[in-house]
Amino acid sequence: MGSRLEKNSTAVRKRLENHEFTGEDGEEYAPSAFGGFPDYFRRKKIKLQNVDAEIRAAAGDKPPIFKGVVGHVIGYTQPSLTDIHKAIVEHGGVFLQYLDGKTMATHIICSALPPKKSLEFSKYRMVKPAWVVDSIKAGKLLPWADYKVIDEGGARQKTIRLDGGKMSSQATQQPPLRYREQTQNSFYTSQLRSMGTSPAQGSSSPLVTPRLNKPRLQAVESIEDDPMDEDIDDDMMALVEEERQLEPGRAQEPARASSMALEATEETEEGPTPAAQPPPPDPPVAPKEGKPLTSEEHNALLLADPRMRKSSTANPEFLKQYYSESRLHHLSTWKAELKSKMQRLAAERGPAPKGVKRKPGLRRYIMHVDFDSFFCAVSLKKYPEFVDKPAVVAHGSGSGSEIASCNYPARKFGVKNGMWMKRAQELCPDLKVVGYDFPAYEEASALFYDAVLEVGGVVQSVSIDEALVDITSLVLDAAVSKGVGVSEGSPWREQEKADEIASRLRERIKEKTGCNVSVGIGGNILLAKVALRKAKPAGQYQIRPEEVLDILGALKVEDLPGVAYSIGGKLEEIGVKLVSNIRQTSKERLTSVLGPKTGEKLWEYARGIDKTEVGEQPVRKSVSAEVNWGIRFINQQEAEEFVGNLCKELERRLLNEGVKGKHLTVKIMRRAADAPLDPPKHLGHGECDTFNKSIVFGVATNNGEFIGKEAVAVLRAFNFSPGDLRGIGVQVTKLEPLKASAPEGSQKRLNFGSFAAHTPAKKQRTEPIEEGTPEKPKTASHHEVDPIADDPLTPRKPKVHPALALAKANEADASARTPLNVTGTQFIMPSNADPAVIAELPPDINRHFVTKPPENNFPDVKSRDPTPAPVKSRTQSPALQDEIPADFDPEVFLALPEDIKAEILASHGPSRSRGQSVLPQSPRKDRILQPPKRAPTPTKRGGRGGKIHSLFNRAKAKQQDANAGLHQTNFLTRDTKRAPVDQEIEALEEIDPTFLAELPEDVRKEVVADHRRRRMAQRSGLLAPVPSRQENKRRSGTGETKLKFPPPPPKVGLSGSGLTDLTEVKDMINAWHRETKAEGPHVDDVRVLEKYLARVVVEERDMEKAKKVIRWLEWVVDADEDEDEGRGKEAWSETVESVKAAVQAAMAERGLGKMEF
DNA sequence: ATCCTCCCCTAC
DNA sequence: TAAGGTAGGGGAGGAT
Ligand SMILES: Nc1ccn([C@H]2C[C@H](O)[C@@H](COP(=O)(O)OP(=O)(O)OP(=O)(O)O)O2)c(=O)n1
Ligand SMILES: [Mg+2]
Repeated sequence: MGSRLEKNSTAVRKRLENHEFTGEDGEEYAPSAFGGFPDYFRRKKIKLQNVDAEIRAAAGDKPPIFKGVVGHVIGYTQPSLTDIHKAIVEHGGVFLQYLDGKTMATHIICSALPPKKSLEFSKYRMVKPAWVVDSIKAGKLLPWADYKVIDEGGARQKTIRLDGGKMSSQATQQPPLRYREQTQNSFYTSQLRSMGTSPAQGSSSPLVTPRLNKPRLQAVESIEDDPMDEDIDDDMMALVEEERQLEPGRAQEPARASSMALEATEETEEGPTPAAQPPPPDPPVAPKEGKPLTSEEHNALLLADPRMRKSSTANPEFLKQYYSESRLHHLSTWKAELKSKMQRLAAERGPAPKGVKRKPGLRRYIMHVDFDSFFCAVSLKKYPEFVDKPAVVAHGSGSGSEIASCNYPARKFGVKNGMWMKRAQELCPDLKVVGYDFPAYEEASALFYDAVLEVGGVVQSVSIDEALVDITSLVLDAAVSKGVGVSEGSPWREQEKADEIASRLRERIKEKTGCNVSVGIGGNILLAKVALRKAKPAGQYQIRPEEVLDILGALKVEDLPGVAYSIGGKLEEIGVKLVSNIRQTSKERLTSVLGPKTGEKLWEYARGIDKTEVGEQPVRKSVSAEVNWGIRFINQQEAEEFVGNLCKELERRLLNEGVKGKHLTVKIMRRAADAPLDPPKHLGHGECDTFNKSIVFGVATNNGEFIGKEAVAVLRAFNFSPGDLRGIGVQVTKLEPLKASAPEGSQKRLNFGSFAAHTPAKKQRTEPIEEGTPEKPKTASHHEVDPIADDPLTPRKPKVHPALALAKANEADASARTPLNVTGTQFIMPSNADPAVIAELPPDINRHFVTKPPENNFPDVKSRDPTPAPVKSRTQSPALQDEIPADFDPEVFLALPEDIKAEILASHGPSRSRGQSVLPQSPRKDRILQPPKRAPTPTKRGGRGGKIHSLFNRAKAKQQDANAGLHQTNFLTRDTKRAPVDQEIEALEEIDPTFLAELPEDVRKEVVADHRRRRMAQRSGLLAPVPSRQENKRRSGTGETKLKFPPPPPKVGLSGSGLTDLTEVKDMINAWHRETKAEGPHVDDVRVLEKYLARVVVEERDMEKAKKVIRWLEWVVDADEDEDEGRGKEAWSETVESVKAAVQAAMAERGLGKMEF
């Protein structure tokens, strides 16, 4: 395994080397690039050493002033971290980029500190940057005390380590108390107080949570657990060893206790109180030496800087502020709004005509319209002087600032959207940076859509700056009006018309907005998009049928929509880099590597096929809110409070969408074990492990408070150190329309507003049954007044309590949310009567109810392990069942609140945390297989790096693929390759009645019978293990059947299908002809061949192949001169003509000219 | 087989 | 300094 792993790693590495990252600094998201932990650690170490060695070497003979000093910088400093680093190393010191728990720093350099009592940083040598500067200036090491950042208590600690020793002494559950005390007086706490937020009154709780004690070690530990030791190199082992030494005992006891205490508190309060008591941060037990700097302490230090505080979760206005500045948030919300708007417009317009109208199933004309460098173009309107210079839109010019949009001059340097400033500036030092102007983007977009809608086609919004327009009917109408029948097809005229429409639209938008848009035109969405690429910037391009294959073939696979890093990697592994390579790959291979859907989609894309219709927009299935930036907590309370706020936001969104849901998923990003406390990106999440956990409510809800409590419980169950949290998200699924617009018995209530879109008012009361919302009546009615009220995204609007939200009303006419309701088909009538009743209960009670376990209602408790495996969790009762501690009465146990259950479970039995179980499925991710050693969970995914696994087993997996293939019956059967016969079958299903009617009676019967028979065979074939056999079997079928034409198992396996395919078809023809040359071919067989060739032309788009087959057929027939058998020969000749005609028809269907034979 | 859950992946 | 959100498609694998 080792060698294979190595091999793969190498391959991945290689790929990465060539891969052009679009952004970041390569440190972060790049980890996926590493070939595994061993490699990862090795690289990290080497890298640091190299850097310092270089600095030292370049330093010349500077005095070793800092000899013996091990420095570390926290927060924003002047001079910068980089400069200080350099300065220290140059002068004989050692610099730590980050504290990783095993290294000690002698001095911590920072500009500011939190108020005295908050944390005992005084124990460290906290010095100002000036100490470094001045020491160098002085040519000697100045007393650090003169630069002490805080002047409180003496500094006795000589070293600082993260975690470490403290844990071992943790056994005593004393620390908690102390911790609490500190927390209470912390700067943050006082801040909260001053803001009126009730802080830690729970501090009285004697039980303190050690929740934050065992952070990073866990991850390390899990690594250690991995049975991959053999592959671990020495560095790795050494590291693990080291960590192990530090490994403290698990502090489960305290954890559980605290949790219970918290729970109790929670129940008593029930008020709008933010969250339960904050388990005070745990102060290090302060082992004599080497007091660890916990991540909470680190955060506190970091937040000492007021500016930091302002932009992180320490700011109570954080959510509102963050969302107002987040481009991605804006993008997402805009998109959702546009989707609603379009749906509404579509509904208003004509609900029916579409289906009928679009009969000419072939030839479509789709436009993809998109602004050129949207944000940048709009923002630059204020800076005309930069338009011709490389410019980007970003929040700042720091290294971690992300570029939302760059103009074309900047792109010439290789700058791309999404790239981090650091990289961009390396590529283009003269980059101009301009700020965002969200309102202006909205305005431009509004004008854009006005113009797009004016066109009159079917519109589908893709994003704020991008839309699809199906102008088929416009184009066809125009062509027809010019006197040519549609069916006749006058592609040329149509194409001209399409170009004209696009041209006019571009002009119009430019006029209205002053910005350029480009337009791509093609016969389907895929082609329109591909055309758009060629059109940019400020242009338009129409892909004509005859150039489709050439254009597509030359593209890299990543240029296809839906293919990016991961899928691109999988394809590269099978030697596919260009779209043309996909064409040379059998569909089986694609599906076995990528999955049935993805495989088929790409197979089609490669041939320019995309059947997706413009305008099809599915109903919303989830609502969520998450933040993965600026998350820096210094205690559990903050974290819980934040979760609460997030849930309020979620409530707002649910109301706005007019839905409620019964499934909640909490997503947590936690700093990875080996990740630095300060990631490369300012307040970014850095390298993280992510954990999801979901729970099911007994009944759908949209109550933020209720959801908040559940979410907090989940958070607690994870038992993460708050200081290590880097991202939090909450998502609700299993949605139901809020306004249960009369499920079944609606009729009776018609007297009321009747329709869904009526006034909300307190309808709830009236229809208790429908409103199975556990929210409090008061709240509910309130919300009902104007759900649309507050627009979470709109920057300017202060995010207030939902109550005040209504102020906002401007936004949308109630219709805004209508669409969703309307679309939300389902009228859920609680099948289980209870829910309705439950819904009436106050949240708290309801919660209990839900928590209890009528069955599957109780929230799941899965992470009983103090260190849940990252990402991957399983859920539900089953797991729970098995896991109920033996010494607990199941009933009692189940009745407990889920978080407590989690705690209990956590304290029982060997934690089953399997090591890093993140299993990358992507070949581009590290394929470290960290096989969960004893993965307690029998199931799970193989627990290994997906790729390796697949790659390795690929060969033998083939076997299994056979089975897999069978599963995907539907899919496979329609494969052109494997079975033209099947295609035929499929085709028959939609057999044209007219065609049937025209057949002679006997023939018709035969056709129908055969059709039926084949379907049967097809079906039964599914059960057969080996797909390939199906055809044979079928063919040899009953006498009634004529020859089955089982041509081209096209691209079979590895061989470049093409040839194999053709050869087989030829053989088939030979046999067919040989056996029936006397009486002539059976009409059915002829049809089969015709359909097959039609598909070759229309779908596979291999004109050469079609031509060759026909030529071959013709040759075979003509060559048959032996004895003039009249009838047979004549029939065969007719067959040739018939087949040719069929192919020509197919050509025409594609808008191509006649084929020359 | 099919459905369901829990992710991963992609797009803007 | 900086604002790394969010929804849907779909794959893997367990439950039914
Ligand atoms: N990683 C990204 C990608 C896009 N966007 C925003 C800014 C873009 O202006 C807008 C539209 O995205 P496009 O992909 O259409 O990119 P542009 O319009 O900037 O450039 P172009 O369409 O010319 O390629 O979305 C973003 O914030 N972050
Ligand atoms: Mg654009």
